[in-house]
Amino acid sequence: MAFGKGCHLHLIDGSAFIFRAYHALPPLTRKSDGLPIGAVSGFCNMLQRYIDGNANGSDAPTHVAVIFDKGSHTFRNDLYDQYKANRDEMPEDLRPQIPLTRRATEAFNIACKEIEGFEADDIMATLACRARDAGGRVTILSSDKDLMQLVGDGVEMLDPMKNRRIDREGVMEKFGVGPERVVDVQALAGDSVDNIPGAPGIGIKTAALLINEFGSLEDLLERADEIKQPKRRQTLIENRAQIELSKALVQLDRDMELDFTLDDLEARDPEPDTLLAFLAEMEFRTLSKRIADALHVEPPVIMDTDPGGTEVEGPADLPFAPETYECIRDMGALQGWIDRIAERGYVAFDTETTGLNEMQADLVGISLSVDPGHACYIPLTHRAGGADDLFGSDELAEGQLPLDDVLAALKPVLEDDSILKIGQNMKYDAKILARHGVTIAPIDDTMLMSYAMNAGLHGHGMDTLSERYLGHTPIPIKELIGSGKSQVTFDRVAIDDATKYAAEDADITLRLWQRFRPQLHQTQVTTVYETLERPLVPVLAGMEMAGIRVDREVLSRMSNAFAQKMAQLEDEIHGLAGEKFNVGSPAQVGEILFEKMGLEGGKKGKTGKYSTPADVLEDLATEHDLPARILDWRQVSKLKSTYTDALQDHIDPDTGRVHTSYVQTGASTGRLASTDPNLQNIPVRTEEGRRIREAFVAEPGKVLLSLDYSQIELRILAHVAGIDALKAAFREGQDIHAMTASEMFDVPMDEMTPDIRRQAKAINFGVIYGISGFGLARNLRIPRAEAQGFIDRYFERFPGIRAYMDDTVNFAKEHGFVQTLFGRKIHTPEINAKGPGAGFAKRAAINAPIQGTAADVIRRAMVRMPGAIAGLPAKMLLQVHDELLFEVEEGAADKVTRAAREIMEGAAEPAIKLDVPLIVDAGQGANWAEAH
DNA sequence: CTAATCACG
DNA sequence: GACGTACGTGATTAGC
Repeated sequence: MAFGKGCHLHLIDGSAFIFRAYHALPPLTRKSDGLPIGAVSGFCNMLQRYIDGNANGSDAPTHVAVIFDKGSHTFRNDLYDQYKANRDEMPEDLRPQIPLTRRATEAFNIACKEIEGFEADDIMATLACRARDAGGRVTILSSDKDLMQLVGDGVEMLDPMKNRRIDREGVMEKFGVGPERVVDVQALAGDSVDNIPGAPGIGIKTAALLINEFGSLEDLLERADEIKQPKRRQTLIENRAQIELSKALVQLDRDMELDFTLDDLEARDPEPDTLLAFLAEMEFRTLSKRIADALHVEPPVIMDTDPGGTEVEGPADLPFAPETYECIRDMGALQGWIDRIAERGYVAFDTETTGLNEMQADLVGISLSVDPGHACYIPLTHRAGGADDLFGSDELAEGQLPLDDVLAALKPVLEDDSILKIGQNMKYDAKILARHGVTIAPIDDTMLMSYAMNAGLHGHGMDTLSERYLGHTPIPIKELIGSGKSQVTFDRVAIDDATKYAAEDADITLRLWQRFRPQLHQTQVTTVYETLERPLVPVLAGMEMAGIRVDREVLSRMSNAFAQKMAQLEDEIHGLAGEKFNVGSPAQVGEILFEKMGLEGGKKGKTGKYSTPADVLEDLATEHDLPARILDWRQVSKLKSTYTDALQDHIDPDTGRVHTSYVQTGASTGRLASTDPNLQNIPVRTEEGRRIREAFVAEPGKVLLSLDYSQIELRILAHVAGIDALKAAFREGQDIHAMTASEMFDVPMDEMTPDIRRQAKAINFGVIYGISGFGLARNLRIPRAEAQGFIDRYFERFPGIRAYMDDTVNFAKEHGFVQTLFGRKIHTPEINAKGPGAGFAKRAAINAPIQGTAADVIRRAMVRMPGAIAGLPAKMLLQVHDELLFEVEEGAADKVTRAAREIMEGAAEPAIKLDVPLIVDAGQGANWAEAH
């Protein structure tokens, strides 16, 4: 039937349906594989309800279409780059459901239309106008006010949720003008949701008033000088361009070119087979049954499969059979694997190398797996002569494919956007491959999946995961390369043995991935994994490969000076003690101090030895010289051995720089850990120690740039605990410790003394750590009762803090974990234990959301940073929990500071809008001491 | 291999 | 009422 008089077109706003469905339902997943499916389920239910309610009624439509947005960039973005710029990113678990909603629409046999680069609103506008011109009626199923400009002359809107019709009167009620003037009002009022600027200070009410007075926006702008109110007049004159731009943005395109006609949208009944097959595929049991009943057919049988579970027989329970792993020795076999990988779209991948230092280690072989129990190893640079061969040989072993040929063949796979590369600790493999010119992407990482789901419960190394989740102990690497002095590198391992070991790793990784993938959704950490873990891998790899330049001469000079000073102190100490002993032995120091000299305060540890930590020695140092000298010696010794000596050994001979490794899964709270060397604990608190930072230098012509969050944890505490006084202080840029002191001790701000402030500062930090009277007393060296008094007063003054602590501990007791603002879970398995462990767990539970949220914030900044500084001559080098260090060409330092600061200060958004500002302090200089 | 100590946030 | 406590890390050394 050709569309014309008497016809009735229904236009369904598909995107609105999807978002309603998504937000209305809990995050359901498909049971068989964990695919997120909640929005699709809700969408189908809404379509079904629509059909039940409308399609067969007395006012049934003759034509129906569901219209979707397509592409994120439309002509409106060309007009205005900030259009919809403040929209949250699409939730990660919604993204894969979008194509499924198209398929759902088609399964219901309803026309499904979208046009690249256009919003659904424009398509609906064009269709509505054409239908009206053809003499038909139109109902738009949406509550979007942007569509209200289309109402009138046979076009109505219907809010499908409230089942409320919106006609001319409805539009008048909402906008104060008729549909034909809606865009004029919108242009003036603007729209924060779509980021339409409009005229500042003018809302819908005022806009309608003005339009009604002047007749149209054009007349209003033309005769703006006639507006009586001076402020309003000025606003309209000054913002004319912006208002005109706004109108262009809200005006829907009613005359789009379409590749279909109204006639193509004729209403059709669903094909039962097609529809039920789709519903069965989605595993919608209830909906399948309801629709099957309505269509008077048998509901489909939906298998109750659960391959991720342990009870069900499935791939995960296949035995491991190392002898069946394939060793790839010719290009034909390799091509067979590549074909299978391309067909599947994913592959578990692992590299074997000659060492743990990715900057130095050489690639020895590669293993792959696409099916559980089935894996291969591609030996590349194994040496002739086995591990037992004392002489070894630098000759390559026979029967290996040339490294370059294999990499050339695998490079397209490893860089293919549509092939997922799955690894365990992929940062390592990514760095090895980067040295061969391969940028591996996209990736999944079983180590990070485990971390996102189970931080705080157990480690995330392959051996732990395999034993825990696959019930299988992998072949220990020691069986191949030995340990200690007789350890050899992997290229000395016989290829047959290497195949069993290496291919097993790929097999295990694939099995872990198959198990973890659905669990990620089930445990609701998909967003954490997708936004805070996975995208950080290439960022950290880049920082580690960049390294930081360290001046060996500076360190060497300091080492010599320290050695002299240590010898001098040692003489003094031995003289004071009256005998020679090892100053570096706490046990011997304890003997001398507490037995020979008979000093008070000697406490023995669980090994029966005296303990001589710095705070005990500090107390003794007020009375005696010996403990004071021992403290001096310890400080110098620490600086020398850990820093000026050890750091020199970490300077890479090829780059002249120090390349740390970040452990992404090291800290349960979400913080990073830095190893080999640890560059997150370079001294700064003492003048002497801080000089070590002078050895961390920029290349000639460049500067080091340090940006650090100011008081980020206290700010987060103020936000999560909802402490208005703290929030206000941060908003006003006050000295937070002084403010706390003023509140607690009733001291006016202008009479604040450094000592009172110091005590308040200790309390503020104590709060973050899960304060106790004992701990505060020890820290401030005051009687315990007095410390407890401080804490009582603090809680009295800020009752929200105690409530936060109680709530957090109760949450942990109930759920076994706590969460950061961004959804990271930190498990607290000891929280319900009794005994001293409970106290630890309790304080850890209080601290974890605060420390963890701060960690999430800087992670978000780091993930966005490469994009923000792209094109600038700058590199991000280091992260020290609340600080990022960059190396920048001198002339660009200020520009990079601005760009990086903007990213860091806005890092919580759009996911979280904090009630307090995040403030970033910046510094620059030729070395780290100057920059910090 | 573990405990003690101390560097950082 | 007593107990034992600040939160999160990594590197080095001594001493078994």
